[in-house]
Amino acid sequence: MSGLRIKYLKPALVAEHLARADALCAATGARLTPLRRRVLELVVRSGRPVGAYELLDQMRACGHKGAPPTVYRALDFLQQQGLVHRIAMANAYVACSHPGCDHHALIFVCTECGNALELEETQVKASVAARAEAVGFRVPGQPIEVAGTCPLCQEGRP
Amino acid sequence: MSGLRIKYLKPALVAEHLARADALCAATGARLTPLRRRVLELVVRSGRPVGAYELLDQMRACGHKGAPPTVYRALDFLQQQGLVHRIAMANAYVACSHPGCDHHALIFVCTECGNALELEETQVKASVAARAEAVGFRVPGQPIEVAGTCPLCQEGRP
DNA sequence: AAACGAAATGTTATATTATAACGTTTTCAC
DNA sequence: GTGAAAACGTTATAATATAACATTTCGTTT
Ligand SMILES: [Zn+2]
Ligand SMILES: [Zn+2]
Ligand SMILES: [Zn+2]
Ligand SMILES: [Zn+2]
Repeated sequence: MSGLRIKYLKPALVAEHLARADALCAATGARLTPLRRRVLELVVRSGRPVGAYELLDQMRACGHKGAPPTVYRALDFLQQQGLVHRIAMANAYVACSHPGCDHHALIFVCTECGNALELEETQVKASVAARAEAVGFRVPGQPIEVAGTCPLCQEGRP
Repeated sequence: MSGLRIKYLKPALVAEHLARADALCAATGARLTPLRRRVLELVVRSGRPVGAYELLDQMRACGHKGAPPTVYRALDFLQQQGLVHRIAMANAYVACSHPGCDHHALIFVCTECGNALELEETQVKASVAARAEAVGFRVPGQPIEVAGTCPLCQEGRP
């Protein structure tokens, strides 16, 4: 993760994402409180996997007096609602690219720049499920992370 | 990872694993020093993913005066040689089940007991590779981790 | 053998990520 | 309104990992 390209989502897309989150939580009765919504907004806006302390810093920069548990609790909630995924290999959190869909996600994570690409996937999940059944493992629908190099980083990062 | 079942590999299997590591490193010219070999032995013996500090404690219990870098450096080396895999989702390290083979591994990790099962896989890797190519990602042959529940933990862990 | 440079290890300190524990406030059903 | 549950604030600490630099070991060259 050397040359981390800064990339922000367009405001319109952020608003759309948040509106969908509002609708989803309203439908399920989950409470997307202002605090949680603020954290989600920060995750969505960054448009890439972000660390918890990075989010915490942004919260503080906006005048919020918070401690780590604040952010981690919000992230836990957002993960439960399927609005955010944790990328274990990067210790980072990324907004789900298609929340609400009971999806089987495949997430490519670029080890150069830290960006991630989430795909709706059936083929990979099917082959994993088949292999899992063969050895008796039960696998829920959590996203599968795959490390790699993104197209931009394959060229000399322009 | 509540009821972590303790499980040790049989001494004969450990010796076999170490012998293979010796042969592999001899062939490539990599220096499997006593320290590195000792760390590998501890990883192999435990027969499941183990944390770096867990290994450090075991080193110390055997009279070795070491600090975290000691273990982390050895683990780095062992990973480079393909003798050990890091399980990102568990912050743990596990001995490769078939070192030397240029394998495409799929690792099922039980979130209940922490055990892991490494499989030689072609179907899953093939579908991942196809998907990666479609979006321009380049994916090296690192193991893919899949969270799940192992057969033993599905029953009431006997 | 002596000298040299590179690799490995020792050592200390610190960075990074995440959670425990407990008190206070807010929310919601009754 | 009242009580219970959920959410949030706050402090401290756990767990994981690395930076930085000194020392030792090792293989090679002279
Ligand atoms: Zn998703
Ligand atoms: Zn990239
Ligand atoms: Zn392996
Ligand atoms: Zn299990």
